[in-house]
Amino acid sequence: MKKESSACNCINIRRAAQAVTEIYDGYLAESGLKIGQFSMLKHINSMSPVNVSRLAEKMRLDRTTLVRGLKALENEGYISDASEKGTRSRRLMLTPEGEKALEKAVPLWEQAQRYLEDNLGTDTLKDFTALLSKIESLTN
Amino acid sequence: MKKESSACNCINIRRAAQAVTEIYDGYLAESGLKIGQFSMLKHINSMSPVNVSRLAEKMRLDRTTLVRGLKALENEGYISDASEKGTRSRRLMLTPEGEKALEKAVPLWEQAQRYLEDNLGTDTLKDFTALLSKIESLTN
DNA sequence: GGGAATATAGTGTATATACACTATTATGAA
DNA sequence: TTCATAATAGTGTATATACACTATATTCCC
Repeated sequence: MKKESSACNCINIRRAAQAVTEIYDGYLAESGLKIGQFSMLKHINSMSPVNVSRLAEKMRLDRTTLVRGLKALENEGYISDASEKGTRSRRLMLTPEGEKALEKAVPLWEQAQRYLEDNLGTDTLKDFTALLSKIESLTN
Repeated sequence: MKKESSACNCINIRRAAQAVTEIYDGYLAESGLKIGQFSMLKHINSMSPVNVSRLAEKMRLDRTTLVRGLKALENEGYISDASEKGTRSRRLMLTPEGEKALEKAVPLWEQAQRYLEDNLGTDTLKDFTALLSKIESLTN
C-alpha cells in the first residue's frame, strides 16, 4: 500500500477556514455585515474608545490589516473617531448606526455559532477550539 | 459563573489558519515560494497539462482565485501554457524552472508537515484533518 | 450549416491578510 | 528645553479569496 502523504495540513485548514467563513457570512447576510466586520464592531463596542494598536492586539490581527478593514466601516458610517486633531492615538467608537447594525447581527452570529455546535457536537467543538489555540501559540 | 460565549469559532479558525500559513511559509522561505504557490505548482505538476477549471476543482478553490495566483507563477517563469492560439482551454504545465523550484521546495514542505505532526501528535493531527474535512463538507 | 446551450477563461470589485517602510505624535532623560 | 526614543498611524505592495459579470470557444441538435 502506497503511503499517501500528499495532503497539505496548511491548505486543509485554509479551506476549512473558508468554509466556516462562508457559513458565518451566510447567517450574517441579512445584517449587511461580513464576519470580519462583525468582529471589528463587536470589539470596538466592548473596548471603546479604543485605538488601532490595542484593537489589533485584542483581535490578534496585524495593525495594518485593521487599518484597511476600519476604513470600510467608517465609510458605512458605523464607526467614528473621537480623537482630537493633532493627536496620534485614535479613539474609535460605534456610531448609533453601528450599534444598530451590531444589534441586528448578534442573534444571527449566535445562530451560526449554534449551527457549528449542532453539527460538530459541543465536546468536539471544545476540543477543536483548544487545538486551534494551541496551533496559534506555535508561532508565538 | 458567567457563561463565556463570546469566542467566535470563525475568527478562531481563521487565526489558526494564518498561524499555520506562517509556519509553512517560514519553512518554504528559502525556496522563494509561499505555500499557496507551492500548492499550485504541486497540483499542476501532477495534472499537467491541465486547464484552469479542473485545477481549481482539484484545489478546492474558486476558479477566479486561481487565475490571479497563476499570473504570479507565469511572471516568475514557473509555468507555461501549451494551448494553441484561438483555443479556450489552457494546457498548463511546469517550466524547467518551475520544476526546479518545486524540487527545492518539496523537502521544506515536508519539514513543515513534520513540524506540525511533532507538535500536535500524529493521532491528534489525523483527527484534526478528519474534522477539517467534515467542516468543509458542511458547505457542500 | 446555423444557432442554442455549455464550457472555459478572464476582469472589476471587494474583503482579508501582512511586511517593509514612512510619518507624526508622545515621552522621558540629560 | 531639547532631542533621542517610544508609540502610534498610515501607505505601497503582495498574496489569498470569491462573486457578479463579460467574453469567447466548443458542442450539439435541428
